[in-house]
Amino acid sequence: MANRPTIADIAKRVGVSPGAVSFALNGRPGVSEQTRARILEVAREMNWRPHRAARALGGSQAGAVGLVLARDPRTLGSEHFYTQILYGMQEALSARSIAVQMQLVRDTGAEIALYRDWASEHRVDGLVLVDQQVSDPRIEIVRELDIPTVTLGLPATAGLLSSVWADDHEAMTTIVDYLAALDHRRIAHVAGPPIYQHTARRMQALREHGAARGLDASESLPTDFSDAQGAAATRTLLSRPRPPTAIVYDSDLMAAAGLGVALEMGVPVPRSLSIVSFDDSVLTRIVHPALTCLSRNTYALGAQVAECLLEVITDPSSLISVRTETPRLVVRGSTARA
Amino acid sequence: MANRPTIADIAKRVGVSPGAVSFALNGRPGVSEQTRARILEVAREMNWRPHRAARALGGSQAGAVGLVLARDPRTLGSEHFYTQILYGMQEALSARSIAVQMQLVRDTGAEIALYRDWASEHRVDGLVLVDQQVSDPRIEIVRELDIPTVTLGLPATAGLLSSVWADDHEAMTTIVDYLAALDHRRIAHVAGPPIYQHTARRMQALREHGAARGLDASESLPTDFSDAQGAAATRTLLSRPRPPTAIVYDSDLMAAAGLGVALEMGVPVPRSLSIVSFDDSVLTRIVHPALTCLSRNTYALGAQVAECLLEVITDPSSLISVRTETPRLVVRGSTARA
DNA sequence: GTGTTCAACTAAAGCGATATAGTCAATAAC
DNA sequence: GTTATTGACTATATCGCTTTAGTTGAACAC
Repeated sequence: MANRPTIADIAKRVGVSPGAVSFALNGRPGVSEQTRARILEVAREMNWRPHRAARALGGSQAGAVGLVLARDPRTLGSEHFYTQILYGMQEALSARSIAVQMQLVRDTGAEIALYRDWASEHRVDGLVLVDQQVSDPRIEIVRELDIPTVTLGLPATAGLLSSVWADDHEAMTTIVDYLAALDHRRIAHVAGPPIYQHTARRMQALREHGAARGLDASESLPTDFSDAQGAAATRTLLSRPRPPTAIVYDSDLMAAAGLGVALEMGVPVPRSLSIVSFDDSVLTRIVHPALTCLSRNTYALGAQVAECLLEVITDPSSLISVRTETPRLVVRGSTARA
Repeated sequence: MANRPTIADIAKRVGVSPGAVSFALNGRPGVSEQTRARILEVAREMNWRPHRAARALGGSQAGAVGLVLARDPRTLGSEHFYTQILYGMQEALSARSIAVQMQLVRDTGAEIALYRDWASEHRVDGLVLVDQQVSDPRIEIVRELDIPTVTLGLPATAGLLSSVWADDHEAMTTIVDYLAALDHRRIAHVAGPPIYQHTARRMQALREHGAARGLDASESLPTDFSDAQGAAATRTLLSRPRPPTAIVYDSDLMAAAGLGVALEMGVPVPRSLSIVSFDDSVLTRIVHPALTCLSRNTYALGAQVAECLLEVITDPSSLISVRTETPRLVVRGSTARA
């Protein structure tokens, strides 16, 4: 690869020591304003950029943060949500020329192994933990590895890790209230795997709030998030003697699959069945009828996570808990009066 | 972050010089087999991992390759294809503990700026160029920056860059032949933006092959790949006095959107209209009817790209051209006799 | 028995930045 | 007028690893 100018080259050209150049470029005292200006000018002229590795070696900042997604390659559906998060993070961090190291792995075991690798290779300055689990082995690991970390999706539990979170409980009650107002008395929930915190919270919210509002039925069926299991769960529900009049899906993919099953079984949507998705994406808009869903600015959420992580990296002792806006309900054609 | 063992620690423990340890760990001559074994053992025992930055600084290998996706954030649809590519690349490269630096940017300008940044920061050892354009400004840039690069999707043009490619021309003729065999005489093509090589080739293939087979009509309508424009193009086509009996879509998202439009307009699929998608994904399977599409092992393709890139990094003077298997046609419910 | 060759190391010089301890002149203080 | 106190620098060590140039002792040749 081509030779790039180094700090030494600039120093030579300006006629000062490399140290002075470093001071000037990093905006710290030790050089006169006049010299600083001259150095900055020459640096720009020579098109200088810091050598990441050199900076990392000296100052111990890798200039990258990590985001790992544990997914069975076959379940790899439309990862719209995390694509948006990633985009938001990258936009927020690229200004500081920090890269986001995103990696897909098979399972949590591989994810943990990767964190260990990254830590010992000093590849990242911080981590974002997503898909929070009820009993999450990763929390202990990142604390052991002593890497600044922010979790996404769950209030800072037990003062362990900083987090950016949304209130899944409130989100579910919003949906239930909306459906109840439409006179739905039998609401079902096609959930994700209950090992995930957000799934667990949604299930709990439905159970509690359903009981509180005196619904006739409010059941959650766990799945693995795949379209196949989403479809199967829907089939199960609609085959019951007293099928639900509304189904809430934990993901857009399962909701779309469920809609297909309903139509196939001759259950008109929204006339006989209302469908609500917990996620928004193109998918909810291209199916017919378009799906009522919870929507939020995922892009902004990614940026928020990035900001939060930066703070934690700057001050690792800090414990931040950012509550994000509760997703708002976007009503489309898939819901109607029971 | 916690203190990790260095080569010097290992050297001290084994009782040799750091240089010897480096030789042993990198499998190069200069140490006896006996000492090598001892060093490797101690290294494993101490759980040593190379410090990426140090290695990059000394040996000038960043241990990462880059993949940039230029997308309007709003057009960010189901990036299933590239998610799979990324997965394949990561699996192939993680064994050599090389990371894939994936980044989403707004447009080609930002993409080029990012390449410049990466080059001057020495962040990546190589690049994968995707979404080849007809007149591609990036090619000149990566050559100027002198970064080992592999392009995906187009035969190594003019001996400039190595590439892994699939034959889009043949893919289109496969589809046309299939549809012609079902007596379709009016085939339309909802294409992507014609600035992309693969779109241009598909359009050309349809035009030429359609003429050769004596079809009554074979037209391509360009779009921006969004579901909205895919839907609009479909509406245009179906509103014509003599609408096509088959539509080929350049993406699964547009195909799904097109299907929705057809059903909405009262055009039964596949009775009055056959639909074929150029991409496969969950999307083609959850809609009803499921879409006939071209399918390929994208995951393996990603691995192939990674292997190819490794070769180019090892020997930058080499010019490789790997032709991948032509996607095969998966027939589902969206196509039938005209 | 002297010289040559080779394997198996060690010593030390980078790589490009950062950070800390000095140096030196100019100014301020008493 | 001598001593502090700055400001503006320079010199140098350092980060962890790679790499090149020695160094040493043993094997071998003649």
